[in-house]
Amino acid sequence: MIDKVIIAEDQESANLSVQKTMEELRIAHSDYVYYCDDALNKIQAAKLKGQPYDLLITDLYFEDDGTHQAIAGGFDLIRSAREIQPGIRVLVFSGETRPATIDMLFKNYEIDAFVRKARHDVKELKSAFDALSKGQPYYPRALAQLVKQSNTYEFTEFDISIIRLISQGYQQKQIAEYLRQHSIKPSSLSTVEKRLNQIREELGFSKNEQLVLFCKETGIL
Amino acid sequence: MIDKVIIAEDQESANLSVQKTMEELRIAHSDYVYYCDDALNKIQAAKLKGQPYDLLITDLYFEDDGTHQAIAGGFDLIRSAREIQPGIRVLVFSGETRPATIDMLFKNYEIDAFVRKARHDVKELKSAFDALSKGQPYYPRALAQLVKQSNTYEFTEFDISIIRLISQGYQQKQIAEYLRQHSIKPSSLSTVEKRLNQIREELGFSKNEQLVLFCKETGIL
DNA sequence: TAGGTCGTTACGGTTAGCCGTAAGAAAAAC
DNA sequence: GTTTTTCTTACGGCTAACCGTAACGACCTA
Repeated sequence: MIDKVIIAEDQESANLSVQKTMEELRIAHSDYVYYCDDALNKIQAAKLKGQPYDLLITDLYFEDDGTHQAIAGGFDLIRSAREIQPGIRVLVFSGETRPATIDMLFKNYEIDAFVRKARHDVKELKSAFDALSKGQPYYPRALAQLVKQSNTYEFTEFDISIIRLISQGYQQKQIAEYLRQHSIKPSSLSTVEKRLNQIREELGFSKNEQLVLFCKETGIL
Repeated sequence: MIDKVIIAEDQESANLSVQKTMEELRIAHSDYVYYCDDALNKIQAAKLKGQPYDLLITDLYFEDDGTHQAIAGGFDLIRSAREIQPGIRVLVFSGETRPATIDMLFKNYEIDAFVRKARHDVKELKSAFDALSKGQPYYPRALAQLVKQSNTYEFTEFDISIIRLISQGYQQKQIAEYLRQHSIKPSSLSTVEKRLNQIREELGFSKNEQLVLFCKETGIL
């Protein structure tokens, strides 16, 4: 079912472990690369040759080592790969823990499987592979719980803008002005105040410092 | 020189890669465990048998999977291992990027080598191993630069207490009271205000929100 | 068109935070 | 022991932030 795989992972040790796992799973053909650009090129070439990959296994975050890359990270890679070959299945293998991000990968990037780099990740890789072979998606064990735990409040783009500006040292008066200059719809000081008040209350916080920390921890910032 | 090694790493894929690397380096005897407690027990037992380990390779952060552990993370493990066997050499293998933390490992925990889980980590493991075999420490390539970049301000325990309380939603008046109740030496509102002012100025910040974010990013919080 | 709702804005009172100054206490120097 | 320095604290003016209220406008409905 799945017998041609490409692995994009910059971390040498992780890359080797995935390779080894593929061997153990007796995958006929697996390629491994350390840069997103290389991955995309191989996907492109394989498709043209009429021997496309069945599965892309990729990390999310790639380190910039100076060599210029058109595609910076896993997110872009998934998008670009699907543009070339819409049917390719995608397994994300990453240390990402934030439920919001993982959830987003399934919803917005329509990935087929997610395996976290954690205690039993090799076993999970195999389980995920089995599921994919049967045409099923593979969700991380604890995702359902995690989403419940965190997703207390849905941030809008507007909310995030305000919080980002605050975390950059803007005072609320300046934020209002900023919004006005960038012609973002509600832009009064009063609105900014109210919005922050509402968000804080929603999350049970009393100060903006808590809010900023929360946003950092959940990956919103 | 080094022919008995113990590896403590909870992430299965990373553990396997280190194992494989040890094989390639032709280490006579290497053990690998997934929990800190197991590592410490083995170190203890090996010492009693008169066949102590030469090197401990450990991660920093271990995931809590429910099974109760006396030793939670790599930091404690290093401390405890050195109590049992002061001469044991320590190589930390972790994804940690914050220079302050890495620096601290060498200074306060007196580790002998640090290898970051990153692009060429396997090659780096081998280099580190060579260095250790010759009795030399192994510093990550870019540490010197990184320390310069970040270490703009030295936080005291007192500073961190204040910032932590702020990030938990305390207001400055309440922080003064908290300090008084815990009989921490300077405890007036005025001192809290001044300290924060000083820290902000030192780092070029205008608001506490920036400060909280900065502390989170650099690992102080 | 009139009436209603909802979102946005303006204003004002209260509180918390910011910042300078000066008095007081503790530690260090002489 | 006294002086000097440093640290801590107290006070007050000022600004920003907080929060309630009410007015205004847009949009939908009847």
